[in-house]
Amino acid sequence: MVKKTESNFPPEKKVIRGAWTAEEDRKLAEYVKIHGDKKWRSLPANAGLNRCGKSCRLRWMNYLRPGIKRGNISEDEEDLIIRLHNLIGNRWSLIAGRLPGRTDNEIKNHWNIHLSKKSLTMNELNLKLNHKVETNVDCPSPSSSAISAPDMNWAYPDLKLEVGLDDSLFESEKPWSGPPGKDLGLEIDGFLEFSGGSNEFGMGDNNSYQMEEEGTFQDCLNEKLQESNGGFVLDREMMDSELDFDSLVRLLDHENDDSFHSFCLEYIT
DNA sequence: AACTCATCCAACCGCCTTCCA
DNA sequence: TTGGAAGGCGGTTGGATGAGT
Repeated sequence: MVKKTESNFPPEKKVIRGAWTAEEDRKLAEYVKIHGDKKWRSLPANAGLNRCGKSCRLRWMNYLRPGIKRGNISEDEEDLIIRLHNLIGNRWSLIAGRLPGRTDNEIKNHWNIHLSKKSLTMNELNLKLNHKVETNVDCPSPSSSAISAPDMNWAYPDLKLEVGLDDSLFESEKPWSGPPGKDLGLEIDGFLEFSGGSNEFGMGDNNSYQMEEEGTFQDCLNEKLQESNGGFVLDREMMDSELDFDSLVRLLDHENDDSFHSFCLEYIT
């Protein structure tokens, strides 16, 4: 059987590969400016380029498109990338969507080169925390720690820690289209604060949740789910349903728990 | 100066999803 | 409902560049 490849962007005759020249960039930018960034298949011929449509699209999306931010990725951006990656994994386009001006390719490269080495597992983080507690050092700053919620195993619940979620992560362009009544209106602050004997999980400006007994992050959320009787999952206006479900499952560390999957899906669908 | 090695990042590749006739 | 076209995504590659010897 002949494997079908590149059916969507078949190679035009005498296709050039490799680095783009300034002249090619100019032609592409000029063409897209007039005709828009669609119809990539026919674009090369129309624009006078000996490139495949796919290559043109990539060049435009990653380099020529207006608003592309070039230059070093800031610490804040890095922090956001790490936290998003811990939350949703290698979904670069989703991550890029939260970083204006950055492309998925750029973030992917940056992650592979710089951040993948920095990212810590929760166990590694706990080891560091344990050391810090023993030596009376201040709590870790959120920006310096990549925290993976599913791996939570709090060795020192009196430490104040940021879990790695905040409102800005979920500023989705997609409006929530789920059923009414399931629009639960909860903003996930993303802060799990352990201080003293009580655990507070910040649920947004109007919805702070206190838990008297000692417990874990997932205890807090589970209890909130129960007491709200269907009135709480995540902020539907902020997230698309796929991310919502993934996030919740990952947050609650129930990735292999079928009954919990069903439970979540009842809210989401 | 010449060579090797490591790093970076633009570009490529193949697969998957969505769209539409 | 179906199949091809188009668009999108994530993994990988390879050339350019800089540091080290």
